[in-house]
Amino acid sequence: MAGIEDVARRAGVSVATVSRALSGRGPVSPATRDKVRAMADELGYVVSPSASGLASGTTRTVGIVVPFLTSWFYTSVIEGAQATLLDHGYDVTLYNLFANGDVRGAVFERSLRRRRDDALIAVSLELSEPERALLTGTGKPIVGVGGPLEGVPTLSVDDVGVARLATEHVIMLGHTRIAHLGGDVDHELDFHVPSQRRLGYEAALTAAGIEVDPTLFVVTEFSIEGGYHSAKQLLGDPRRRPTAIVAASDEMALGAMLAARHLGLSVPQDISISGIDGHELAEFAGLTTVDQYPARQGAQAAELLVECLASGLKAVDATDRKVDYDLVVRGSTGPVHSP
Amino acid sequence: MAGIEDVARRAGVSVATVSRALSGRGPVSPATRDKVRAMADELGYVVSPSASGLASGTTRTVGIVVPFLTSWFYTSVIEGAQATLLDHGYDVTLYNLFANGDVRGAVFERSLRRRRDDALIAVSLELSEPERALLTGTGKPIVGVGGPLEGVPTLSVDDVGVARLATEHVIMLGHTRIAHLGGDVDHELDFHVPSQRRLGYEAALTAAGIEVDPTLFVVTEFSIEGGYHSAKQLLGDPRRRPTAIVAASDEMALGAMLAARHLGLSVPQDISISGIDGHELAEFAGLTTVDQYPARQGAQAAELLVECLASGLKAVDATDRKVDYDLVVRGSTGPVHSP
DNA sequence: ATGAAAGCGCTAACAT
DNA sequence: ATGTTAGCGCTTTCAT
Repeated sequence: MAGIEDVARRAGVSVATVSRALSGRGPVSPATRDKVRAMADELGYVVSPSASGLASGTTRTVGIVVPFLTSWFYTSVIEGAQATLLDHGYDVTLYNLFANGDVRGAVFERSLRRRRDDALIAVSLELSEPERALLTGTGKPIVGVGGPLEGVPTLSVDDVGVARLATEHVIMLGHTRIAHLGGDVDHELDFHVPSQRRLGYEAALTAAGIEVDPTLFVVTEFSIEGGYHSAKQLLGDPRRRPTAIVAASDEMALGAMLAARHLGLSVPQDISISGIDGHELAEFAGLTTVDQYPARQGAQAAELLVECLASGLKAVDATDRKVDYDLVVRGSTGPVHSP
Repeated sequence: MAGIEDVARRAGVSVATVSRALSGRGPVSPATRDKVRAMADELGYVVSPSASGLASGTTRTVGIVVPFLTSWFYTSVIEGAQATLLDHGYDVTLYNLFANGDVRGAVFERSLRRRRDDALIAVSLELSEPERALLTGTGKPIVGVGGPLEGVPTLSVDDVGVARLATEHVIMLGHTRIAHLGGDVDHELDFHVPSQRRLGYEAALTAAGIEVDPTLFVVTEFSIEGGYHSAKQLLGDPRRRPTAIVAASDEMALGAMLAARHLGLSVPQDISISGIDGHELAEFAGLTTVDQYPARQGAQAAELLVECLASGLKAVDATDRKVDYDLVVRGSTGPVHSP
């Protein structure tokens, strides 16, 4: 392995100059910079991340913490963040909490404590106080994505507004028996998202003068299976049957669409269904949804951190930034009492 | 930030002893080890990864390279690998090639060249010769998952056998008009997997004395949408219509099931459909599949590397190891000419 | 613009 | 079992 001294010798300059030439920090004449680069390439020299990190105190690495990986939202956020970070020369360390198992403690106490990274992106995490202290106490910048985090700058969608928009859309179509599939409030991973979305749903109903019927709200797991099972109960029961379902996520909505078809119901003739997220399958399935652009959220979080690191600031302003969302109307919703 | 010297002073020992006590390498009396640990905890001391890495030449980090993230197979492999790595105290650096875009070059030339990691797991990669040289030329262990890689130790499923098994299953059920949805051989990401699976499909037919009908093979994208579109063409054409479809992946098979339903066909009465992978939705959808346990493959790859690193070997034996697979029969396949 | 040299915070010989 | 010390390979003042 060629070291910086080899490059210096071959280029006929000092190691300091090589360091400056290669990192771009500090003044170097164009001529020597080119020569140094050429020699480095020739020798196949690459700076040692450990040595560089030790000397400079920066690792050019950003950590991304997720509750688990097998969910479209998380992987989209990661992809968005990573693309931006790569552009700026940062590598990504992935911390997976594996859905709150006993692994979670290990990740915080062992991995995250080491502070291998210059900054952190925490996706959809509900942190305990010691966990929060651990992450923020290091003095390194951190940004949360997917929900406000106490004391941490975050990027999040207006969950009330999103659900309200989806609900108002079906109200506009003439629906009044509108069901809502939402998350269990006690579910640790999804913190306040479910309850916020439920509030948005109820707000839309109330504003339209429609009474909130508790039998039309079903606690549902945030997955295709979850949506399927809840919708099947809801749609299979003649006494409860709604004309529209506003699901708190696209995965739930996709499951609900399946359930409707299995019951012989046509979408949207017999039942209108809408989701929230902007899932990659929504277009294929013809699902009306409120897109919250998760990849873009990841990219924004990364940009915030990169700017922060570039400017030498120790932390991003700890406020919650609301991100864009748009209603995308497709074939799964239609007027009530269609032909 | 407390350093190792602070701990040493507080514990009344030398820095070397602290290092030994905390890392577990080298002899330390139980008493002093406990005291050192207590002092370290008290001071909130954590070793600096950079310093430790520079001094020891090891980073306790393993890199995982994937073509992209938004696919169930890749995230499953990552989760499996990461769980095992975490157990052994390794963090994970994630390298995403973003499906062969121009980003790919940047990842190889910039990120991977730095060799931040002690070892590498390459998932489903078709490497160019310079890329392979880059990865293997560092003298650090590497393992491929999801397909044999020239000159690299790999873990892969017997793609011929897997497809053959799925095909034999429907042959056993009496089918003879059996279609195959497979990948485009020219598709860069999926290297030989599609062609191998096609070979397995054809081998099963031939062995059973069934003629291979080229109109029953459809080049299909490895996704739900892909399977949906191909199946719709296949099933909608009365001249071509098969009684069974063997898809090269579960995602394709799920799409095919949807297409069948949209055409008013019952599964498996009118059409039997099987997949390959063991996708999380297969059980929910009642899809017959050949499970190849991707998470377990990731875990095995991680174990191989951890052992290799622990034993001080520089590389894992460069052979291809075949992993387990099992036929999982569900409701999507049934006898031909059912009631 | 360039060079000399002092660390960065550890680990691993080696010595005791 | 523990201490001493020489690096690990860079970055970054501080001179020049």
